[in-house]
Amino acid sequence: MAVTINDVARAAGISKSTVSQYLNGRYEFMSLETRQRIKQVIEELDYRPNALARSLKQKKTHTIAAVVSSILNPFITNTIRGAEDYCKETGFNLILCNADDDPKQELAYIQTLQSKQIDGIIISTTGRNNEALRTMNRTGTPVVLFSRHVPEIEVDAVTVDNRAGIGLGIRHLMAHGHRNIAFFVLPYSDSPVTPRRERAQAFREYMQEYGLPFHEEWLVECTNEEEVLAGQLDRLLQGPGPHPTAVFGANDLMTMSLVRLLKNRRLRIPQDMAVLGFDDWEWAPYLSTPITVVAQPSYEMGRRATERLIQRIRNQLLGVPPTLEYYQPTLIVRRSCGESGE
Amino acid sequence: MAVTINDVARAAGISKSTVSQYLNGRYEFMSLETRQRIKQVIEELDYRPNALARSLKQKKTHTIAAVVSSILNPFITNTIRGAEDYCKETGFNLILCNADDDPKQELAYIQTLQSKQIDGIIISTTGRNNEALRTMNRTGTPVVLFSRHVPEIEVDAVTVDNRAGIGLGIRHLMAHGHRNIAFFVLPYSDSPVTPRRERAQAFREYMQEYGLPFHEEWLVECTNEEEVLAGQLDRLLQGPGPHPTAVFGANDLMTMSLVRLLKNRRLRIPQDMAVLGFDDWEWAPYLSTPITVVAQPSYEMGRRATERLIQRIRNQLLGVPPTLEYYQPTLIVRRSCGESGE
DNA sequence: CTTGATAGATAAATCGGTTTTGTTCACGGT
DNA sequence: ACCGTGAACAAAACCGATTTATCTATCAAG
Repeated sequence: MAVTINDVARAAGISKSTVSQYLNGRYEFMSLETRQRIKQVIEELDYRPNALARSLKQKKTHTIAAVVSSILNPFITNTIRGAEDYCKETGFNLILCNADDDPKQELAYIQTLQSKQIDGIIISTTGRNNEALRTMNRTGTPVVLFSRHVPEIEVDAVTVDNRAGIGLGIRHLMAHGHRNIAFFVLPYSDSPVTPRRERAQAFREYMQEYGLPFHEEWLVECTNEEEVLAGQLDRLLQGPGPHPTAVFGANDLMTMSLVRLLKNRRLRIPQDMAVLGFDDWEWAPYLSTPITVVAQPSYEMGRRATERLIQRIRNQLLGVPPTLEYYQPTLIVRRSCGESGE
Repeated sequence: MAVTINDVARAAGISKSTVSQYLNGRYEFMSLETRQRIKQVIEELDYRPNALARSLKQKKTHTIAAVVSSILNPFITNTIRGAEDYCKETGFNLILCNADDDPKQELAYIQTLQSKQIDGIIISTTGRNNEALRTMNRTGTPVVLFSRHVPEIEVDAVTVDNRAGIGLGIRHLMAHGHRNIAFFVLPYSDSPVTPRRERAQAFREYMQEYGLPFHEEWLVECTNEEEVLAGQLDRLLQGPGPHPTAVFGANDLMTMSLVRLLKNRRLRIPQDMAVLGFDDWEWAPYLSTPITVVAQPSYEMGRRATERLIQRIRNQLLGVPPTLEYYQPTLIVRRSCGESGE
């Protein structure tokens, strides 16, 4: 059906070896005449080389994949933009796979990608497929983790400095007179992945370091469903003794849910409750009260992860051991923590 | 390096043809004994078939692609979810390509996808690569358009009923006492793609049909940059004569920009200006005034486009001519058009 | 005892390229 | 006249699978 290299060779009255040389730009092996002849025939027949056949022989596909935890997550999509741009510049193809934070889906993708012989992957992993990732990396398909780091896998990783981010956030709240701060984080106790744990731990440490009141019950580990969150909030606000005047969400999803809950409860931000988020997201500025956040340089991180991956693929990092790279978060001051952010 | 079918055959003391039969589940051609032997060897060696080789011979990759105009667009990401789910159910692989509304990028993707021999694509096209899409479809790689339809290409398409959506919106505004309505739409005059044009045209027609005041200057065709939009709004609000009391955004991007602008101008929604949007987006409910919108059934549309594509791939639609399928939009009433939506 | 199925495999061709190795021929030097 | 050399191309092997044709026992039927 489709036109192949043989068709081209036949039409040009030449062997397919020569056509192949032409395709790969090795013009020194042919006369100017044949070169032009081939060019012409290719155009006439609208010939397009079959990448499968080529990759099969060459053992490289010039394609990498980004396996992401969720395409609905603004941090992730920005990260992808960085990856795309870097790929464009280096001539690699990028394919996107959305694992939806489901380890099974993730594993399925890892496997089909491998069988499709992609050259490498960047991944924000669930942390549940470490063995597969480790093997993949060891057997010659480089892996770079981004956003989430898993200590057990010895591969390159690009993350944000979570501790620093928490410190940044707490100092900002302190500067606005807040001392009673509650921290909301999605369940991490059974999660093999670092960010949540690191952020929670950093919160614990910084609160003590800065001499702020820390109660273990104010470090709330729960899902972000409305009812669950509502229950937790009620617990924090009822009874005697001091109540939190600020809530700090450990990631965008959690912060968004907190905002929604406060809105439903008719609690004003920041007068009744200050809100600080980790991760920036597109519409944080458009809410009734624009939300102040600790932001990650997501675009750069995606770019950098891809850069490292492609360096590995090109064997430019042969002696270099796997490295964990930290990016510094920044504070984006809007209005959810008090007035001076006007 | 990697283990191949030959390694398996050798280790099992058997020919590779038989191993291949095993891989394809044609067990009737071998004894139970060899079958178990092969199974064992495959596990021991951790053998994974090379999909490139397989696809090269079989001339199908069991992979389809979704080429999208922007992964930042909530409508699109929802659409992708639908596509993913349908693929999962039917055992197809889905790869995502983000063309970022750039015809060049789009064409680049179309071409590499073709050279990678994917089985088909669904696409929300820029409308600038019709020739490529037409050829692709004609030469055996089915194409299904979604969200945007291009009349010149004779392929299946799944879109929303734009006319109906505009009607829905205008009637809702009328019900809230609005008669002076301005419509904001991104530039479409030189765009080969239908939705913007259809929506603008429908607005024009419905306004007249319902006996509402229609001025061509109130159908604003402009980009959604802050300054541009501000200029247009000023134009509408100054001078004598009636001013619009409601703005209708032709898509999510435009509506979002309108909301931002009104917010910056300290115009209250809906008291000073009612807002109605086309396309729903995740955070429309969380704004200071939750925005009322005409929503498309995005998930279903993505699913349906994929279903049609896979039917074409499987040749189950041989006699059936390319069809344009319309989905009905729905009105999601929130608070931006007046009180009763409480 | 021959013939014909049949089960259980295998060898060889094939997919569409790339790469290695050969071949042919012209030409320059001696 | 002979050799060596390089330019220009071709033949063949190869990549890792699938598929088709072929082979070899074994056993039943005639």
